[in-house]
Amino acid sequence: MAEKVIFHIDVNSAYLSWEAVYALQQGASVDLRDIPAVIGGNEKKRNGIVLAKSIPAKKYNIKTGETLFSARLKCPQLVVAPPRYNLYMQCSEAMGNLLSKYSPLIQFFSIDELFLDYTNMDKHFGTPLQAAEKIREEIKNTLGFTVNIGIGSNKLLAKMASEFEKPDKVHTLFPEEIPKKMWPLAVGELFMVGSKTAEKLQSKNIHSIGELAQTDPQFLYGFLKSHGLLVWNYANGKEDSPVRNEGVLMKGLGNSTTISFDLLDLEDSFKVLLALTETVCTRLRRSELHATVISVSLKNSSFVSYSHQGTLPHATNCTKIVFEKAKELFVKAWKGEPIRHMGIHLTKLIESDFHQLSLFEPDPFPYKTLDKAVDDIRLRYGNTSIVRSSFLHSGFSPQQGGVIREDDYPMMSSIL
DNA sequence: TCTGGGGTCCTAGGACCC
DNA sequence: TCTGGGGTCCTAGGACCC
Repeated sequence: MAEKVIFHIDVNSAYLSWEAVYALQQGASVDLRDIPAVIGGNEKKRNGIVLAKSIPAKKYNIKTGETLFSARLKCPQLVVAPPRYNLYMQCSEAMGNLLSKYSPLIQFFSIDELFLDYTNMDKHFGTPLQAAEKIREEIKNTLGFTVNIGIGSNKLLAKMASEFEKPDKVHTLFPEEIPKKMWPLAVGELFMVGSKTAEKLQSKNIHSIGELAQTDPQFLYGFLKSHGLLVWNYANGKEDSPVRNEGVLMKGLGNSTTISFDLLDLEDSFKVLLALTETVCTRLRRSELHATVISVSLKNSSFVSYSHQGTLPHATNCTKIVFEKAKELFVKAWKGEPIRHMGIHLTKLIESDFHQLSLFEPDPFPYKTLDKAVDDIRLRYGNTSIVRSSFLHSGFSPQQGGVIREDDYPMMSSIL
């Protein structure tokens, strides 16, 4: 069997680039990519963090994930723009559309990253390197943002290659190039080696990806279990999952939020819990799924997290049923201490078609009709058009977590 | 570093069954 | 009541990714 050729395409500073392109199209005079700028949450709120940064911002040692407060200390003239997820989804989709003519096999890995299978496509667009250069240029010229493209014989090598020098670059990482291009890198640079694993490896005197590759996998298994075998395979460039363009079935979904002040009592906690339940159940219904397991997670003011989960007798997507269970779980989990962060997650999902009504359960039909009516009204008139009365004058948002519905952003009209 | 929000997968321990 | 072993499911927590 011929060797596969996989591309990994990664948008450079995605949110910031997309924001910059949109601003320029709207007549802005400065390009956010040319000045110290970041995309981040609300700077006034305690939970605002840096989601994306420009290269000039990087020169001030500003890091993704740090607080806006701390970023501002490093660079007082920093420009902070709020995120606009709808815009980013449109940009991502435009890129997917452009790429679909290069290969029928495309798999989104996140909003700003995707894999493309270029195996046996040489006769259409040239060698892999030629095709990648062509794609890089076309995205830049028609969509206005730059990408890095990594080329390899599997998804892992392609992904590692796209991380090399940035921005606006094409790199290869074929098996014969591994010792020279990948092995000298610090072990923490390897995909799936995060801070905890890197720390454990370093404590065993394994510092580079090459050293990891040369280590006895059984030794790794001893202290990292199956994850040790995974990263050993990756360090040796071994990975063989296919590029799949069919969406995999969702395993679970959840919403969580950091509250701008600590929750102290049951009444306020239940309001936030209800708001999160509304959001997550709306998403569940939109996906035409039912959930069996509900999990409520809490984080106290010392950043200690804990959770409780429970199983429903029957899968549901009904806000009221989920909320009743969530309240029960919250009461079980809560240690009576101030709460900074709350989340609700739904798992063990089944498709709505398989849902069976039980003769012995309360008829969910009235709730179903109510949920559907509320969904429809909110879809048509906006999220705030219909609100539970307990939220009126409460100081709490009736929906929490998730992406707030926004207007469409008219841009790149020739593509969209 | 006063530390978001969306996911996936794995593991350990306990319950429960044969 | 104590002993054993294997299998599965559930739960809580932790690691990783973007």
